[in-house]
Amino acid sequence: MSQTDTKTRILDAAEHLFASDGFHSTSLRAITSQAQANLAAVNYHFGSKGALLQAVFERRLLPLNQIRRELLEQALSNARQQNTAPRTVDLLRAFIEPTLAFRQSEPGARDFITLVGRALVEPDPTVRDCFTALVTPLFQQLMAALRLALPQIPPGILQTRLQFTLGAMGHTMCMIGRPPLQFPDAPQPPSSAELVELLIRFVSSGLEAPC
Amino acid sequence: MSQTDTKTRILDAAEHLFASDGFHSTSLRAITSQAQANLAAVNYHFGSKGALLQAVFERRLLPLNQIRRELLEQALSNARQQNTAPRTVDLLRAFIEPTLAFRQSEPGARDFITLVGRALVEPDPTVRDCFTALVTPLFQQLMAALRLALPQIPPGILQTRLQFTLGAMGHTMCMIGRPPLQFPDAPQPPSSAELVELLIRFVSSGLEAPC
DNA sequence: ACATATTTAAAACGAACGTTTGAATTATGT
DNA sequence: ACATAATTCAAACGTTCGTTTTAAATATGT
Repeated sequence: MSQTDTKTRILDAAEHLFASDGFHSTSLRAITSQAQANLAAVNYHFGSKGALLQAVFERRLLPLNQIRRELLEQALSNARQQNTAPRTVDLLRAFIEPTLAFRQSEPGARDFITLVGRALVEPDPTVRDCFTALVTPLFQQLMAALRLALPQIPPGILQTRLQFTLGAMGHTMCMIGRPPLQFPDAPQPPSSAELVELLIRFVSSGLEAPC
Repeated sequence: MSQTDTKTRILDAAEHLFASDGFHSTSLRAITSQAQANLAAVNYHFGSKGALLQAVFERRLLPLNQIRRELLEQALSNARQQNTAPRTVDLLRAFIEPTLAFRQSEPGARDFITLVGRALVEPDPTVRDCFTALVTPLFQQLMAALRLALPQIPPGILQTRLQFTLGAMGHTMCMIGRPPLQFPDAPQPPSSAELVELLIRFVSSGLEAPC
């Protein structure tokens, strides 16, 4: 076995190329070439291109969602202990902040975040479904927690606002690390940590707004 | 010439299929088949697949952005007349509301909105660039107007918050009219008009939040 | 009406794709 | 060491893609 085995090298290359070029525009030949592996290695190790994408998602998302789930439950138990409703910003932070920490943890993680942001609006069900299946349970947990934090907001409206939140998050995750297209005259792009704080401030204000 | 000429039928079919399946996953054969035209008609009338996409964007976006620009300038001139700063919600409404009116004006418009929402995070520069070129000027105009409405927000932060706004808008435009994936137990999906009001409320709260 | 330009049509082009095959190679277990 | 399993490799498969070509059909202008 080499320093990093073929399977991992393929996952890394696929993660990078799927993120920068998209799923359909990335060929298995480009992936195996960058991974210094044989073309057939993808079908040997993963079965198909779609199964490779699923593996790319699962490798990162299973541990990441586990952390988010723990932080979410911790915020809920803290509130329960103090006999208060959980705070919106704490719930959002549990959901958003691990993404940043993960992003800075390893080089390939940057690409993965882009990939996730794009999966939300992916037209192909093959791509979108294998992603939503991984995040829907956690997302519903967040929704349930937010209903405790914001009991004055009707559930239907809260749900819609959570979709807005998801959109802002996803778009941010996609655009982070790319040249700012809309405003070439950016005064100074915020750091990742600042960006997370700005995002939490933005969406918590939107979620908490009186009806 | 038939009731609707070939060029228009191709534009309609391309709009629908690009929106539902994505640019790369839609073949010219699928488009010309649905348009009841010959395969070569696309290259004859438009030159290439990419040029067809550009035509799809321009047909809708040029008139739509014209309306948005007029409403934006109208809100600004109203404020000037009253010697007050423009209101954030008015500026946002000028930008968001025409999208809804347009969406309800003709059947194919629904598809187009989905297409626009997706173009924001499109990995392929061919697709994204020909879209951003059409909206960037208007977007910078909105940014300039918002700086008048929110002078207390530092420009850099306002810019970042406007990116969040764009994300929430784009995601909403993508998801509108699709089965709500995240929450199968939706109490009652909001109408398009309600959705616009909820979106404006959400993003204006986020934009106006104290730093 | 006829000459001209425009549009449609069928067929084929070369390229790139995901996948499969079968042999060669390498690692594993006894 | 040897038999066996796991992995790598080059090559080819069949399909689909965007585009081009060439001829037929249709509309246009005088």
